[in-house]
Amino acid sequence: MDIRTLCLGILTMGDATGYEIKKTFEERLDLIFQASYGSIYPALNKLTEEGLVSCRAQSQEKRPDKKIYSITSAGRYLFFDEIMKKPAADRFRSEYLATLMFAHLLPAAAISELIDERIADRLQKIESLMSDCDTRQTDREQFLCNYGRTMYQAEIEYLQENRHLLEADALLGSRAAE
Amino acid sequence: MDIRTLCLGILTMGDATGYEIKKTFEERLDLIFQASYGSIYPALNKLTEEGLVSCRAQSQEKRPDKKIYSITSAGRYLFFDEIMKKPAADRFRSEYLATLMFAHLLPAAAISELIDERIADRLQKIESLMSDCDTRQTDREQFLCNYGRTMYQAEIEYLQENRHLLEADALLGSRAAE
DNA sequence: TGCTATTATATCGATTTGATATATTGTCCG
DNA sequence: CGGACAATATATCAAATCGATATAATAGCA
Repeated sequence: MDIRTLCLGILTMGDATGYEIKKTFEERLDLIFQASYGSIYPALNKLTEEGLVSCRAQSQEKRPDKKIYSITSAGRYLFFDEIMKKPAADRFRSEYLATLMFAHLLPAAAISELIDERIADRLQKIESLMSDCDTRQTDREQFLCNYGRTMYQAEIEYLQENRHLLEADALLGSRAAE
Repeated sequence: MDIRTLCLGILTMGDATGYEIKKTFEERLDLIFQASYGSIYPALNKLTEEGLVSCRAQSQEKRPDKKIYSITSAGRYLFFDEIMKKPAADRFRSEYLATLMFAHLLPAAAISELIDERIADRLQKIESLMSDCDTRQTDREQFLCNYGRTMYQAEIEYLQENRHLLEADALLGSRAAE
């Protein structure tokens, strides 16, 4: 499942412009799938060429034309086929954790600060998900929203209980440097 | 922090060939950062050009030459600068969860199967981390290893407790289709 | 009046993935 | 003994994707 396919999926929920599709990624899928204009617009062009979506232009008086995309029945069939396939493995990349793997090269204060900031960030994310969750209509969106909260909460607890492993390491390092 | 920088980081732990760097990514960083040959070899070439690593070729009798890379002092300084920077946000992409966001289009049996398989996969990952954890030398690697176990465990529990949200949705769908 | 946010399009270089190619050695299984 | 496969080692390439940037009008706020 690539971004092209997911654009198709978003269009099963109703017609939309490229801009609106981007907003949907940000507001409803940000936890699990990100997409930039640089991938969305080319995706929509390709889908149009292939007859999987259709596009009607709505001219606006003083703004650039809106291009409103609709999924075709061929598009619906293809999307259905795609979600029946076994999904590829998650891709996760964390500069934050990669940095911590070199904690022995960092001053002790920097490590503590990194962890404090991470916890604060996670708390803030949980809070913003809390308010979001209530406004979610479908059970699926509730499910995703609570999934995010659960994972962030687990991370916070892990950091609080295990930060000493990294911080002790750093103390040794700075003592050795004396 | 890009793959180029992380190659530099791996070389702070000792000289290595491109092949060995790839193995390090797989064996010690797979949970948080993946890299393919297609990014590692070009990264090493660029680092060499820039004088951040040096390269000596070790000719072998019947195999292709080994190119052994060492970090230079300029490289060490640069890497230190890099890890002192604020790390960029995590990037996470899950085709699995994206598929679940369209659970209403799937047959009920397919949803249950997806969830069962995910739980089995996570259990298996935990098990393989368990045996790995013991062989980890540094506290930092123990920290990462247990981080992975904790997150996978939290996911399993969440799925077990909340799968009904998606499965109930599907039942409604199939009843409506009757 | 000027600043920023929102709506809307789109492109482009740089990064990265995933597949593929090449070549030799070692190991396992029947 | 032969065949298949895994491991060691290099490298490239098309395709996907990111992140930044450009353009342009309106709305709202200070």
